[in-house]
Amino acid sequence: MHERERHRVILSAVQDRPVVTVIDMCSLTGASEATIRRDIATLHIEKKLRRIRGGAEALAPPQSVGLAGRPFDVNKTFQVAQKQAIASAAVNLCADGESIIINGGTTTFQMVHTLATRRMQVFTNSFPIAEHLLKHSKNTVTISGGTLYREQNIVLSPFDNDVTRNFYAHRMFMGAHGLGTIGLMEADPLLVQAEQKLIGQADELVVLADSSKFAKRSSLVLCPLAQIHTVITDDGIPDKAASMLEAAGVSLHVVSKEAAKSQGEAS
Amino acid sequence: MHERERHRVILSAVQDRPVVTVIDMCSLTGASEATIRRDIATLHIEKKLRRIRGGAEALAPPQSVGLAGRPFDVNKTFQVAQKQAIASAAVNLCADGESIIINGGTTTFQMVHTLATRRMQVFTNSFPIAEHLLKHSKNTVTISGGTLYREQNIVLSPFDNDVTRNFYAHRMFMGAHGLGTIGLMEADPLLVQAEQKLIGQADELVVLADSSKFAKRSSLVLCPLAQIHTVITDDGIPDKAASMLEAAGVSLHVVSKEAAKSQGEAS
DNA sequence: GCAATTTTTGATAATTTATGACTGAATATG
DNA sequence: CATATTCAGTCATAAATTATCAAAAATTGC
Repeated sequence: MHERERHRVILSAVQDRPVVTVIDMCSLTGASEATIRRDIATLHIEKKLRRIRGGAEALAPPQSVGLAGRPFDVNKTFQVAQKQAIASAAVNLCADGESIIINGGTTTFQMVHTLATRRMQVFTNSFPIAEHLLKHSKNTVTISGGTLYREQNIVLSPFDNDVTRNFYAHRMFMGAHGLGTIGLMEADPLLVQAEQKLIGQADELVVLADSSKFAKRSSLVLCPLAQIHTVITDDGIPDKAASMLEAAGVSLHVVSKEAAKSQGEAS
Repeated sequence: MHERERHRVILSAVQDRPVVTVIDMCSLTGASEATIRRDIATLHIEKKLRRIRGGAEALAPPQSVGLAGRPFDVNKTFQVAQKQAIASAAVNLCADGESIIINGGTTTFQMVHTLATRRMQVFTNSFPIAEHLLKHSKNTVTISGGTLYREQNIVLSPFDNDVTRNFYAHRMFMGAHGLGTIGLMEADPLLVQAEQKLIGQADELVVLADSSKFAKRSSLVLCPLAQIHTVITDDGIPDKAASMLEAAGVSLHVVSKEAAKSQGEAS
């Protein structure tokens, strides 16, 4: 077996399980211990894995103990102020007792803070949102069934889900990767799948999009503007984006940090 | 068991409850006290946990802020040693890559620690189990859809759930409130509902029941003994209970703390 | 095509490291 | 104050790693 082949086998084994011993890799590749050690040393220098006594382990997972997925977290710290203001405004559209659907995402996650003092019926496909509301609020929380995707932090099932089908809400809230004349755009195919299962289960579709989203494009179009009832954004929205939305019959809410604050107090 | 594996198990156990004793971790990992102490010292320096006399505790204990179900927590500290030994034995029935169903409960929850170093397909209706496995393991986690019940800490839906229907596993693990000649008994109607949705979705039904369960009765009978493939219990099981199970054709696994230790080594 | 050279590989011995048992000291518990 | 845990150190053993060298394979120059 050639060096590259071994490296591929080793990396795949490391991704596949918490720790892989040198002996494991020997029987896996048929090479001697010395060779495997040299391979591990090389791959360690190339930052493809971490060399540990007895074998090797994958690079990322053992970090972030107690935290939700990393890609989620790095995004969480980006433009938090706007996102919180927008999320607060979104929650303030609702009254206690109403039922809502919250699609997973970094912007919609910010809604949990304002929701903490509410008593609503919340349906979500986001594990972190469900977790937070369960622990820090008295809302009724319903989660969709399926497999938990660590990176996207959502629950997704290849099968039809009667829990989802039978939950009908006043409003559905979702974020977006981009928002343009074509409609609502998403970057991750997995998120598209998750969102399409939920759209249509609510009277109103409310999109939470900070102003940077109007500059972004992506290849996956989720739905046309006509299907959107309300867009909540911050005061950085370009004029032409605003007129585009109004032309499409979308109700536009613009929040500044001050506006968000007063709305929060009003609740 | 390798150092990193132990560390994973230890961290997983520490996240689970406020304090974990050295002895607990010994039986969980199969390592000696000296080794566990060294591990704790290492993890303490790495700021992964706090070293305390008798064991270790989590670093930033988000102590029951809004608490994820009080009855669950108080029960969690009751007879932990037996439950852990039983849960460990349960996980050791399985091999990596297999798919299993774990019904929510305090005994089955203990399986998460041994599962920390595994890579399996896990389906559960328990939010805490899903949460723990998602954060502290590389297992594929699938959760059933529905409303989250704070007291029982399970997910339950009044509707049929195709995610559940389409998940078929090698084994299903569940706890019990009581175990008698009539069969498997449960105290909470909600749990009965949850369990009945899962039974029949696996080749083998494995019941985890510490020996105190043989003395308990309750009004709700979940299934007859004949449906049970295996019972795992501790060495406090009365002789007549053992013969009752054998007469019903149930495979009986009895674990003592020492047995649990050797099983930990075997993995 | 062939020999010289470099690279890779596997085996071995020497070194380092991890582990578990043991002892006495320190600390908690009644 | 007595007793029982728990802890820190020491040591022997087992395991893993490194260093070294020779054989095998690949590469190069002619």
